[in-house]
Amino acid sequence: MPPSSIPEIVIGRLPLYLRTLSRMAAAGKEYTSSHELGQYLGISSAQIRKDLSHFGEFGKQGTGYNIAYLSGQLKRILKLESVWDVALIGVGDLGRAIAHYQGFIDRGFRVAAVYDTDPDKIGMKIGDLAIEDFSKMETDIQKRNIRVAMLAVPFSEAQNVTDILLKAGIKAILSYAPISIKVPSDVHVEYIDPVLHLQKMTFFLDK
Amino acid sequence: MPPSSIPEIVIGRLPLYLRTLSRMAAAGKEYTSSHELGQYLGISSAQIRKDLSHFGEFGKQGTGYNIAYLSGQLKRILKLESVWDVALIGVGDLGRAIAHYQGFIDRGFRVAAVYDTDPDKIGMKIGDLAIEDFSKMETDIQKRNIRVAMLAVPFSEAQNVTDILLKAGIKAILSYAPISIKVPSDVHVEYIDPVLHLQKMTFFLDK
DNA sequence: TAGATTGTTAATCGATTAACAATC
DNA sequence: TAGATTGTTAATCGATTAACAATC
Repeated sequence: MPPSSIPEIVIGRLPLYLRTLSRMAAAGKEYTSSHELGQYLGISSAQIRKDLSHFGEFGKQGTGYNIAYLSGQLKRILKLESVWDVALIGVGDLGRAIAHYQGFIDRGFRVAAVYDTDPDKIGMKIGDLAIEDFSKMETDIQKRNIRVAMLAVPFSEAQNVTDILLKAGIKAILSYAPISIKVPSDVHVEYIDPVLHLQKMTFFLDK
Repeated sequence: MPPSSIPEIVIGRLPLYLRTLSRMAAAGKEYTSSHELGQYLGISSAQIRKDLSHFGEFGKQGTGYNIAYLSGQLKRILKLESVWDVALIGVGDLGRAIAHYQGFIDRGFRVAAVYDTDPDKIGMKIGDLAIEDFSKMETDIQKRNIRVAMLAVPFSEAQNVTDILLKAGIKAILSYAPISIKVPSDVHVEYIDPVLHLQKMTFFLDK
């Protein structure tokens, strides 16, 4: 079954299931059901069962899902069994926060290289990584075979930096720049723009 | 036409249209079309016209949309004609980055108050705001009639803090904590969890 | 005028849900 | 066994798209 036959919206929910299962495991639970998971996430139990059914049969009638087992299967499906090296570009306030964030490693990612153009920043330490010269990024990423990048540069630089990331062989970009970037169809892009979320909510508020 | 009759997925795209129109205006463009907007965003022109048609008629046959006019209308629809005060809770690395972010004000938001529980941080300045004592948050938010909050606390605190925000009258929460929070149905919540985006993309990558 | 583009309708497409036999 | 819950089918629901008359 080729990945492309599975709706992208389903793929998007798997990490949410995994996150919830991890919380349950941390709370000492051993089993859960599609109903309980759905309650927790505000999703129907039928949807959860249907989503999972794209990948196999992971539960047991009567008892539901073994949390450890289902977590393991989701990690396998999402290719999270080993840790992905991620390149971070841009060390402003946001880049610094991302570099310091402790929540990546347990969930399959590691900031493995940090780049900036500012000569004052190059060489500075951030955690135990040295900030590296942006001009070395392309060859460096290529050499280290890094495939995932996070973009925390000003929006005016986003497309330029992206073009270099593409030449370096990056195949997945999480961009914090509030602009659409152009990439070939085999490269995946996700966006984070907090203002879009805020503006969506104000629609529903009384002025 | 009550807001509730408009699909939420449509509301979610309006801020994206607005952002794109702002970029076009900044580039000196005066008119655009549903086709051009769609090209830029990777959305069909029909979808854009349909989305807008929920709210009125903003274009002209033959010439398309006046960018300034449509931007103004979208701002009105999204209630962005004046600036919303936002409370920020949690001044770790992420909270600090959010407090320093310069991209809010032009798009309708202003970090108006910052709270933390750490006695060492209370009183410290962050930009031109003093970090305030979390214990004063509830009455303070109530008094100032703040309705929007951003949550940048550890996930273990997220629900506790949320419960206090609800008592203070907060109606919209943008949470950076990687956990589902429980709120009454008249309160809106949006989430930002970068790891969910990364995990979605690795599904499509070769290991 | 001729060309371009809107707003809207109807058709299509895809996602969600309800229901239930199977079975732990 | 009786109760619970799965995986799956078919029905429903909702969103997207194609097409086009209207008109700038």
